[in-house]
Amino acid sequence: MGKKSKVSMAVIRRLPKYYRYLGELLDRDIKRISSQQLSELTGFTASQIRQDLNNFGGFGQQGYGYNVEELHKQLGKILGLQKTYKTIIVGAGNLGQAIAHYRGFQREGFKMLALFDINPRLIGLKLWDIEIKDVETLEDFIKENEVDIGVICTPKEVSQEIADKLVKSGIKAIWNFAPTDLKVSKDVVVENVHLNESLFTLSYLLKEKLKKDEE
Amino acid sequence: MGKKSKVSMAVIRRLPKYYRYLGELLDRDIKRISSQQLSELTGFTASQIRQDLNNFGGFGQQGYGYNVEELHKQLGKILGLQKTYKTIIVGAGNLGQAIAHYRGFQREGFKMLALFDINPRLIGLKLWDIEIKDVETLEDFIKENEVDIGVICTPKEVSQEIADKLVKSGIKAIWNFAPTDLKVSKDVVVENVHLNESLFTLSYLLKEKLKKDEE
DNA sequence: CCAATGTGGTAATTTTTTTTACAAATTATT
DNA sequence: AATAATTTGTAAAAAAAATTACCACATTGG
Repeated sequence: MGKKSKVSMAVIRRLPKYYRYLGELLDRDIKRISSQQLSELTGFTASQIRQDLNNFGGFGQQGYGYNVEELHKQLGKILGLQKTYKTIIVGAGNLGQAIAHYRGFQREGFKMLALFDINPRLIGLKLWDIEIKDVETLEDFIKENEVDIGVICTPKEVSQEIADKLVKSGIKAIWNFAPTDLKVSKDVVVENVHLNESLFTLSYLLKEKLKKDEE
Repeated sequence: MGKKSKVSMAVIRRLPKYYRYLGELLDRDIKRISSQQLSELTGFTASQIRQDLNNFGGFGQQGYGYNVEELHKQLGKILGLQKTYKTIIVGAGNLGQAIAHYRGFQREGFKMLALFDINPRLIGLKLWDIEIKDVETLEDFIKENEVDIGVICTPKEVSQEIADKLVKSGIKAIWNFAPTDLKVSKDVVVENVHLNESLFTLSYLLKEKLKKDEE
């Protein structure tokens, strides 16, 4: 049925930050917050925050502000964090292991089922309670376990091949850490973490900063 | 002296991608490329690419396009990749180790000098030729070695404290992997890699995708 | 050497995003 | 209870970013 209008990517990428600050406020037992206060925390303007939130509904109340617990809950719902996602990681190097171990993801419902690697020395090892499996068994595992999300932590040379297997096995979301742009069918969502691009951006900003200092 | 006008962040964040694709073309021994072809590779429009590049100079030639080697070199220069950056990593867990090991960064001039950690079991270990040092020695090391970039791979609880030490010791660029917004003086540049925000964005997109499939 | 084609640079336009402004509703204060 | 102070939701305006359009120039092919 006709959704009103698509929310812009610019808005969507701000939501997780709101969610994070709301979570911190919740931990500190703060009950209410105004867009003005949220602006001071996040660095976005108060007006932008109000407009962003209004894309999804009127969660605030004039003269009062937003109820922290309620808004946090609503943002979680908007972000899809109320359900559990079955997640696997391909590539059990340091990066894959780092993600597997990170408690924050598990806490928000991303259940790490298994790691996959091609290295015989790693296959069979258990990290905490997550097993490293043979990448040969990847496709069967995804189908049997109805995996939702695949994380690619492999070298770039094999990342497309892995992506193809993930998609073929029915995965609908890929979190890609390889420095490539994956080609996938249009019904699969991909979120890239391109560390090289991030570092090069930092390099640019540092260079400009130093240049300005010279003047 | 007066720079013409500040280049927008939107443009800057596209540059590393251009640089990456140019590098691939260079490896494939392709000599020339038009904005149209680059558009097909990167997914940006040809016009946008031309406009982006023109912020920094006219690197192309009408009727010919861009010389791959030359443009790659120029982009490297714009991004500040022609020089070497002395880099340290604070937090020698899986993530810190992953970054320390990644050859791609070293190749572009980011020289990883050392890792720092608080864990006595890690201190003194050598990963390849990079030593894990006591975080107590962090500030002295930075001053003695004139470190350019600090990478924060610690838990969020100590990330601000580490950032303060980095800044105090003279570091001008921070690559932050902790899920926090660091407060630093205005003459320090910070680039965040907020993995939680990235994953939550993926979660949002997956949720929307599934919702649309139901309709 | 000439014409046809390809292509970058850039101005003009359109679209998107952000900011400003303010009415309506609520809470706090006296 | 009345008034003042907050604060949201949203319309309007402004700013930023992306697209379109086109000229000038270079290359290519005859």
